[in-house]
Formats: sequence, C-alpha cells, structure tokens
Amino acid sequence: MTSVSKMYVNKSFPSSFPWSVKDQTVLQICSFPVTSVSSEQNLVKNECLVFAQMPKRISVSTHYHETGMGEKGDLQRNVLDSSHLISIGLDEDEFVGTSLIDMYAKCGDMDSAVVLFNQMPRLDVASCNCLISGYASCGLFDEAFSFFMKFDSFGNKPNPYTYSTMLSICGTLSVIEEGKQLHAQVVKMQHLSETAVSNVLLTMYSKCGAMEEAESLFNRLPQRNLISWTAIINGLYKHEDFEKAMMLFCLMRENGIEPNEYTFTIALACCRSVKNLDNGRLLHALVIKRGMALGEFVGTAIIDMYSELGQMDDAEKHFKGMGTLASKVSWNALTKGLVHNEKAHDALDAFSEMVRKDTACDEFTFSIILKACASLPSFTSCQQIHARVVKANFDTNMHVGSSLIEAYTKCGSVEDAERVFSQISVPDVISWNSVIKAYSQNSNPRRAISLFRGMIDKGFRPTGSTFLAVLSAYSHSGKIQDGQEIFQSMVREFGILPEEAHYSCMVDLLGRSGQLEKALDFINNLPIKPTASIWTPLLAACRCHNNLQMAEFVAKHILALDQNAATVYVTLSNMYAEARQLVDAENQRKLMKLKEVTKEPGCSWIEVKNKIHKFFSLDRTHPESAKIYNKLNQVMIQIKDNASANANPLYPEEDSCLYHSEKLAVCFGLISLPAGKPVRVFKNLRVCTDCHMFMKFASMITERVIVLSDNYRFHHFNKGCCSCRDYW
DNA sequence: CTAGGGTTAG
Repeated sequence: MTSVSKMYVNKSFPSSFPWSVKDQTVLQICSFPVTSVSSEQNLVKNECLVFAQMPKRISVSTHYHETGMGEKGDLQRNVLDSSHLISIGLDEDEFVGTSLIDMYAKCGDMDSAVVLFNQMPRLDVASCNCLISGYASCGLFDEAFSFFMKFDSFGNKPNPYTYSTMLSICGTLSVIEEGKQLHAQVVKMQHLSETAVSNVLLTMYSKCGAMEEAESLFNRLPQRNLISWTAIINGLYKHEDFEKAMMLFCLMRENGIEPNEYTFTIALACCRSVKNLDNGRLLHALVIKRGMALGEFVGTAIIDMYSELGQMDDAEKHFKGMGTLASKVSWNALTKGLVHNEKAHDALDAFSEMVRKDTACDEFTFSIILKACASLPSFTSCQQIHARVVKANFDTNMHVGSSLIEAYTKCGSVEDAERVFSQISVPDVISWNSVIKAYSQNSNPRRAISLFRGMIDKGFRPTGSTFLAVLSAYSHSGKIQDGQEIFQSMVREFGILPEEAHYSCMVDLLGRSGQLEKALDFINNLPIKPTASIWTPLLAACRCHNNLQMAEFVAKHILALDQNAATVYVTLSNMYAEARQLVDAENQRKLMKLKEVTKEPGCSWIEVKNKIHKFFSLDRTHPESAKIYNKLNQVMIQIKDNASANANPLYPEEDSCLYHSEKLAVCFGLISLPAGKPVRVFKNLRVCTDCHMFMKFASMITERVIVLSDNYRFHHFNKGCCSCRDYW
C-alpha cells in the first residue's frame, strides 16, 4: 500500500493501474475535505477510496446515504472514511462488501481484499468475481486460475462475468488451449449469447494469434454489437491485415453501426499503416463532424497518421488545435513525427516545451527524444537527457536503455553505451543487439564478438540484426574465416534467412580482405537477384585494392540498378585519375553532371565552410559553438595555405583546397554528422595516418568525441587506402 | 456489487 501513498504524494499514476482517471478529476477528488485523517492506516484507506472509480464511489456512498447515516452534502467526507463504514457495520452489507473488495483489489491491495472476502457473511458470485479480476489486474494469474478451479467450494457457479475475466487472462497470457477449454464451457453453459463473453472470446483468439478462429467465430455470432466489430477490426489491425480491417470498418458502417472513438482510432491507425492519405483525411473529416477529433485517443491517432505520411504541417496544426487536451501520448506522437521527418532540432524544442509545461514524461518520451539526439548526433543533449532518464528512474527500462545505447553509439561513446547496458534490469535481444552494434561500429570488433558469445551463453536467441553487427565486426577485424562460419551458422543453426544487408556485409567481408574474385563468386551464386547495395561494397574493395578492371565491371552492374549512384562516378573518376587516364576520369565527371546526379555533400572548400558554420549556428546544445567555429576556421586557412604538395592530378588548380577540404569534410563528418546527409562522406571511409591525426586534432579542438562509423578501417593507416584521395 | 474494444518507443 505504500506505493499508493507515494503515488498520491507525487500526483501521478503508474500506467499499470487498471483504470484511468484524468488529472483534473484526481485533483478534484483530492480537494474533498478529508477531516478524519489521523493515522497512517487511515490515510492509506482514504487514498484507496480517493483512487477508486467514480461510479463505484457513488454507489458505495449511495448505500451509505440510503441507510440514513449521512447528509447529502456530507457524502464525500463520509465515503472517504472506509474505517467508519466498517465501524458502523456496513461492511457486512453484501453489496457494500463486494464494492469494498473490488475497490481494494483495484487498488492493488489484494491482502485487504482477501481479508474482507473471508469476513463476508455470505459469498455470492460477484464477490468471487471481484477477487478474480483483482488477481488478474495485479498480474497474479496463477492465483486467478487456482481460485477459478475451486469456485465450487464457495458454493457458486461461474457466471458470464467470471468467464469474461478468465478469458481475458487467457488472451493476456496468450494461452490458447486454456482459452479453448473455457470456450467449450461457455458454449455448454449457453453464455455465448452474452455479447460481452463472445467479445472477449474474439479478443482472446486474436491475442493468441488465431485470427482464423476469431474470424469464423465473428461470422457465426448471433449478435454483434459495436464492441464485437471493434474487437475483430483491432485483431486484424494488430495482425497487420490492414486492408481487411478497413473493409470490415466500412462493412460495419453499412450495417448501420456507428463507429465511436475506439473504432476511429484503429481505422486511423490502419490508414497510417497502408499509407493511404486520402482515406486518412476522409476519416479526419468524419471525426470532425462527430466532434471527436480533439479527443485524447482520436487526436493522437490523427497526429500519428499525418506525421507518418510526411504531413508534419497537418500534424502540428492538429496538435496545436488539441491544446490542453493533448496528453503525453499526443506529445510523444508529435515528437516522434518530428524525429522521423528529420526535424530533430524541432523535436528537441518540443521536448523542452513539454517539460516546461510540466507534462509527465514516460519511457516512450525518452525513447523518442533519444532518437533525436542520436540523429544529430548531439553528445551534450544525450548527456542531458540521460540525466533526466536517471532522475525519472527509467535507466533500468530496456526500451529507454537501448535508445540510450544507440544514441551514445552515434556519439562515439562506447563506454557510456556499455555502462547504460549494465544498468538495464532485464535486457532483451534488442538491448544486446544495440550494445554489440556499439562495439562493432566503434572500432572494437573483438569486444563485439565476445559480447555476442556472452549473449548466446545466456540463452538469448540472436536475430538478423545481431548477425549484421557481428558480421560487420568480423569484417573489420579481418577475420574472414570466422565471418564465413558465423554466416553459415546463422542459416543452419539459427534458421535465419539472410537479407540483402547480410549479403552486402559478406561481400564487404570478402572484398575488404582483398578476395575480390571470391566476393564476385559470392554475388553470382546468391539465391536472390543482387541489388545495388550488394554490389557497392565490392566497388569499394576494388578501389581499395586497385583493381580498375573489376571496378568497371561492377560499376556497370550498379548503374544498371541505380542510375544515380554518385559513388560509382566518383570512385571511377578517381581511379582513372590515379591511373593517369585523365580523359576517362573527366568523362565520369561529365557523366555525373549529365545525369544530374546529386553530388555528395561536404566536398568543396566553400561547401564545407558553410556546413560547419550552419552546423554550429544550429547546434544550440553546444555551449561554445562560436569559439569552436573560429578555431576551426583558423585551422582551415592554415591548411589551405600549406597545401600545395598534394595536388589533384586532374585539377591541379582547384586542387589543394579540394584535397584538404575533403579531409575537413571527413572531420566535419565526425564533428557534426547531421541527420542522414553527410554521413556519406564518412561512410566507406578509409583513413590514412595523416587524416587520422587530423581527425584527432579536430576532435580535440572541438572537444567532441570521434565517431567512427561503419567502414572505418582503424587498422589500415596506409596512405594508399585513404578517402582523402577522392577528389569530388 | 462483478465482465468485453483504442493511440506512442528501442
């Protein structure tokens, strides 16, 4: 019960509580005069009543009133004092007693509920049902089952209410065998005509993944109401059968059943999932007409629908329209939309606004906002949010934990990532994947592999993503044999079907180590048609190992699949230039212009300078952006002045700055890496000793952590392998 | 007095 006390003090509700009370209502209830609070015990009991549902409160008080023990104006005060109820013997009233049992059960105090239950002079079905549903809402499912088994011993037969609760438990636990047995009993007892029972049967089957059963039951039902339709539509939605769900939604309306908020919420989610903006707008219009558009659930579903379909303006407009009706879920949906639509800074702003407005943050909030930190990436924001996470006791949550790991990984801080991992109370596969990826992407493939072993030892079943991280680790550590073995075992031992990304990882593994022919063989023998992203690592390998002939061959394949593959033109042009085939090199450049291929960002002197400027003026999270900008500017000028030795053989005049701006672009990549875009500069990065030193220097003056991305070859600091030779 | 359907995350 102390938890209820705490809850009361903090005025916030744990989401696990089985009913929802709006904050205003709570405040309203809490403001009732509580005069008889003397002992801790009373306080706790009073809280129980405060937190009980309104209707029940009224019904208890009504009984109280009807016995003539209180004046109408005094009702609230009386009802707040349950010990008083007991002292006047009302707890022996069958109905009041049952209400009290139910109240304690719903408050999570099963001990008190059981005590009261045992004190009841006469036990009817309802009291038993209250106890069962109490067990269910407290997650004590075994207790609920064993109580159900000895139902007879209390002289009662299970009624439709009992079956509803039991079936609901089966759905939650996803135990279909027990569910089917109960179904049989329900049929035998002729309770199927109770729509509440048949509805929970529908839900049970769909939660157990048995959609055929659910659908055929639905078709056979003698009576269907709105809830039956909603249950089946939701089942289809949850099983990603969106088209059918929408079809039933329409059918329902044709059958003259008017959807309510629940149904509209699911329908909107369906439109989002099938990316049908027209239907989404149609539904939006329908809910406006019915005055439901600003409701908590429907409103949030609308925000989510628009933001998922890239209509952030509509989403934000709707969010503003919701005003104070926006719940934390609405905030989360909006923030998620901003992050997904590459507006990470706006997302951070929204988050600050949310905090400023005192909206409670939950684990979803943190998960989402950490994604924004990761996409910038901004180490300072990361740390700030992390502090809030710890303060709000979410650092043990696996979702938040994994998000933190991802964010720290993007900021290059593996140490922080692993520290976060050790804090997660119950890590799951995805948490493991994240921490393995952290090491595999940040230059410690050995640690990644040992973590992978640890994960298997602990009995976790690796997923496709796990193998992606592990394969990449093997590729970077040059362990071809091990990599090939793990790829085999992924298929044979773990039965995971390799996807495109796995194949390109394998090509990278072989090609990177110089086994170009083997890599080509591998591609030619794939069970699927090779895609551009499977060919591309081979091109990078050709560049690295100076095989112009194969590069030309690979380039053809890539261009046939993706005409706009800028990397093909750039790589070929550079390779030709080095082979002193200047005409060919120039042709590649012309081709690129002709096809209007968008050049990769971060290339020329001006571009880099502008980008750095833009980044630092945007990154409001960095306390010393101006100072750093100036320092960087000085370095750039210095380099420009000293850089005549390494001219581009193709364009000796534009040369030195281009050459060194490439280095700066590299640095810039690790200084800022704005969402999605200049990461390319950084991808396929091969770093020579010079550049490595430069990167260290840049990271020092900017006081930022070095981010080593995907293809960073930390152990190959030979000049010949470096990206700084690519003159874009 | 007791039962049935909804939105957001790694």
